[in-house]
Amino acid sequence: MSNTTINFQDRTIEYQQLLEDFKTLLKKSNLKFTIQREIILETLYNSNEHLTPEALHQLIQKQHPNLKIGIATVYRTLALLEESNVVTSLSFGAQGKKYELGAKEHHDHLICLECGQITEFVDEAIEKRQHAITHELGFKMLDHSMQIYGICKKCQEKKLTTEKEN
Amino acid sequence: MSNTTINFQDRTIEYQQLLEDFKTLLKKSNLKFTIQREIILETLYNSNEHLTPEALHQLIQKQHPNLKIGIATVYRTLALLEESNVVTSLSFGAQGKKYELGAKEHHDHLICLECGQITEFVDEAIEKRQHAITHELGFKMLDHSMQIYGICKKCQEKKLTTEKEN
DNA sequence: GTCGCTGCAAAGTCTTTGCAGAGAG
DNA sequence: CTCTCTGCAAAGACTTTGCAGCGAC
Repeated sequence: MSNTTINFQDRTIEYQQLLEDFKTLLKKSNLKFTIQREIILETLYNSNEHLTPEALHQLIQKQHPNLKIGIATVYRTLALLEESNVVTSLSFGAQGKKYELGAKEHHDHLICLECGQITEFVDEAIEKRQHAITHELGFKMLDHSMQIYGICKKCQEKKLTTEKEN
Repeated sequence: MSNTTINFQDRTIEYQQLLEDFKTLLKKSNLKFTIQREIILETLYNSNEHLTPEALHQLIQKQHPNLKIGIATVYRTLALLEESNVVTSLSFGAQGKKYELGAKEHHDHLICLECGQITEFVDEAIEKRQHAITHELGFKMLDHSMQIYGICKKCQEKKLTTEKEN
């Protein structure tokens, strides 16, 4: 089995394209393109992270101190973006949802329980098996999500160092 | 690729065993074995479903109308059981967590977005790929979860019928 | 101008916590 | 007996909603 089927961190679309698509989408539903919606999308795009609504709101406040964007607007916009499949939400063990742009190539998540870092990957063999399984059951697959939880390399090394110190 | 590697609904342990393990676990941490904890575990075992704390609480009230078990106790016990890896929680798109006994063989989930039904499955090929991926990154896998969302066979058929009627 | 959008604050959910009495060991 | 658990109600966290004024088109 070759490793070439695994791709990490594959970003495939450009912001301008995303923005245009978003505008088209809004127009189609008779919705308005507001500065708040633009900033939320842009911030989500620039932050290559998985953000909670709260974190996204704080980030926006930091980057645009003169603008006042309410947390309610963040929630409303994220709901809109999720409905439109522009972003995807990821639910975690503890509490809260995290959002990420969903327009990139579909991918799964490796989550470090120590430092919270999330690594994305795509694996063809897994995707194929998913299709095989759903096909066998006559199940129509619309989406899927996979998370692997554990300890990343860095944190393992950090632990070793700490143990030696003691 | 053979289909024999897929196993659906594999239940592997008995309640008596589970109960003994739970008692041992409690003793080890100087915790007490109470009727509430027993009923919560038992109800979770007998219900072969994925339950929210709320649903579990209601089910207990229905099955044991003379007992008064507070919702707070359900939350506290589920947290305890999750910490001890007796149950696993599953987070959903919308809101809330669902719990299931985690002592069965590890499995993934097929979730119907139409009727909410959850089917469990295990696929060796996917498990192998997961190991391969984490190994390549030096990531220590502790757990993983996979959900496939879509429309189950029954609901697809139901939809077709409804469309014909109109 | 119209009608959707926003910020604010208030209202909902869902979950956790403090406390005094009950009960397991 | 001791010390943890429990139920209750109150507090908290997170999210949604109502509303009046604002702003995109």
